[in-house]
Amino acid sequence: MINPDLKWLLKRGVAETIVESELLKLLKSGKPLRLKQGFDPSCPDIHLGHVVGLRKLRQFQQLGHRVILIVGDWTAQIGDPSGVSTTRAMLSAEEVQANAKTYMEQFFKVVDKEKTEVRWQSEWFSDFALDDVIRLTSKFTVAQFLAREDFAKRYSSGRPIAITELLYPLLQAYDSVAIEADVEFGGTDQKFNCLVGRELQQMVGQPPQQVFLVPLLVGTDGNQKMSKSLGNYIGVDELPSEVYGKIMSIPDSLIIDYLELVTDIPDEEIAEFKTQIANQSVNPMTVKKRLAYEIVAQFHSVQAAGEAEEHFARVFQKGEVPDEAVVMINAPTKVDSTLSAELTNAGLTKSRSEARRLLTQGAIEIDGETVTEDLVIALIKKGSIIKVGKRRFAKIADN
RNA sequence: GGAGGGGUGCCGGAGUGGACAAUCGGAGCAGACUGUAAAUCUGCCGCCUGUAGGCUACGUAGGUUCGAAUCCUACCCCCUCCA
Repeated sequence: MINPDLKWLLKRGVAETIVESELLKLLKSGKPLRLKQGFDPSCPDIHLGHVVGLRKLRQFQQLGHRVILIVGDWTAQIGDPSGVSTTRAMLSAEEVQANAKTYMEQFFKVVDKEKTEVRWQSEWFSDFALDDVIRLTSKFTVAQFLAREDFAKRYSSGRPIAITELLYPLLQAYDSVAIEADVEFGGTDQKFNCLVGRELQQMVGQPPQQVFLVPLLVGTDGNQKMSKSLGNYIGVDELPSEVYGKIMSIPDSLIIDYLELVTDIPDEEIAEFKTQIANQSVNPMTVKKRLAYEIVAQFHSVQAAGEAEEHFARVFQKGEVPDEAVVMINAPTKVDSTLSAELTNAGLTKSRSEARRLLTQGAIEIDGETVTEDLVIALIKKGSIIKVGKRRFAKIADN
């Protein structure tokens, strides 16, 4: 008999577990497990894509297991070969420290700090000598690595693979040995790295870790995995109204995935949303609003979620002017200063050229009236609201 | 060590002496339509001034020329193959 909670834990929002039967055995043994989660301090911000795995960690913690968070201060120097990576600049010790701090603040928004142990790779790698490196690398063959899909693709298409990139999985694998991980967590793109960990542990006589892979969340563009560099992400640290708005702008096709992967809404309810959307008995937007609300509530508060919802309805659905997030335009320094100049000064447009372009495109309104001429700012009534595009607002100061 | 290929705007990728601020695609922005969804259509998409013009830009530094992203020289960087 499988505990229903356990069954749910291994199913909802999970891409693959290796080896499932063994993981189940471990979970039922009653032993508190050591759950490994690595993090690369070169990109400190946590977005919704990361949250998918972090939520799983928390669920395991609720069953009494312990998270070991590894700060990848060594692997950060290499850059994970998963995905297209250009050579990263080496980070200074201070940068790593700062990034780790930011990361952890966000990390513990989801994961239980009390049941987490933070370990730095440098604890074990700073003492590594060349013979340790040789011993480590001699356990694996090039063929093993070329079997990996992304390496194989790059190799056959003649694209370069840096030797350090081959080292990356080995270092990550060694982390598992160092902390004696029972389970390693990651996105599906981490499969290879995690499996190397299994092998290495076996080679040194440790029981192999189980691998727990979560799906990669598709970003706000609806195509590619969520990532900061692609600009299609929603950060956990963003303002409630931003998070809410970004969720509202995701393609409908993503709604169900997001519900499953980043909210606690029960399976049955999600299934219902799914049929309702399919047979068009509900406007997908309604479901999306629920999703946005849940997510904001999760990272901020129920109150913030309510406010974000209200703000959204007011500004974007009714087209009213938001009372906050309005940039003030104060008295211009020059008498003949123009609208385009002041908008650029205020940071609402990147350049005067852009401002002029927007003017000719009819994207700028003053108090609801479309303006197409680059007016002299002094001629605009004090207190006027200037709207630039869909979501940028400025107000001429009253005095 | 040898042979070859290449460095162009946010990305991909044309262009190989003037008509190139640089075809085209993607991304992005804006307008229409909407549900800040998708799809679609339209426009924009270096900066400054204005709508003529000026400045900066095609790896870096020089040179040839009335004129170069395009030719020459040197240098830097990247890739592939052979050893």
